[in-house]
Amino acid sequence: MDPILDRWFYSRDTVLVARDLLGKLLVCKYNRKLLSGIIVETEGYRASDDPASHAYKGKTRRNAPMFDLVGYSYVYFIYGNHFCFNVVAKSNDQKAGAVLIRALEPLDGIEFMQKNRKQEDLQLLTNGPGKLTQALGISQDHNVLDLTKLKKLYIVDGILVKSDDVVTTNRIGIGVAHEKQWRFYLASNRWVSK
DNA sequence: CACCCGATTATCT
DNA sequence: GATAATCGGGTGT
Repeated sequence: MDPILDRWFYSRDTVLVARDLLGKLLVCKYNRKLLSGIIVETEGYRASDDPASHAYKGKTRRNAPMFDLVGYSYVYFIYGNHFCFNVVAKSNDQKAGAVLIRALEPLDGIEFMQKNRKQEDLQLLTNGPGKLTQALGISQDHNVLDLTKLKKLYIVDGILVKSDDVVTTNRIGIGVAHEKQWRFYLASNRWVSK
């Protein structure tokens, strides 16, 4: 098995970690099944320098993991319907930070993902932040789990990413900080959102 | 307790 | 492309 990403990996600048998570493998154990996918799209969210971040105005009950728990999951509920899965990552000089996982290329347990999503079409299975959490069965129960341990949810090394395959753009679905180029995706991959 | 709104998605036209 | 769905968090009264 590929080596699991350790605490050090996540203890770096949020935007750098967002870039480096491309090509890694997200694994989720679901009803004794193993569901996984290759991370093909991410976005970085920081703290007081980032008006688009949950952590912008300081620590609250919801966003507390972003401040304290490097290498842990941060899952939140949005628009009354969807869960978004984030990885807490930041350097010591940042107060908070997390990487939103926006899309996966489905790998293991595809038939269970199709069942979870009520969606047969592979193309539409995990090509968005709310879609991939539904496919993997990620909900509020998966908030604040240590991703550096081989338990319910973790991330391991995956495929080699060529630097000229990485596209950098502004983030999606936010009304502020459009100038920040903190979204990354693999140009050659079909599962990128939108 | 009332109000506003969001790191989205599916389903229209 | 436009919009309804849907509900918990955050804020202020």
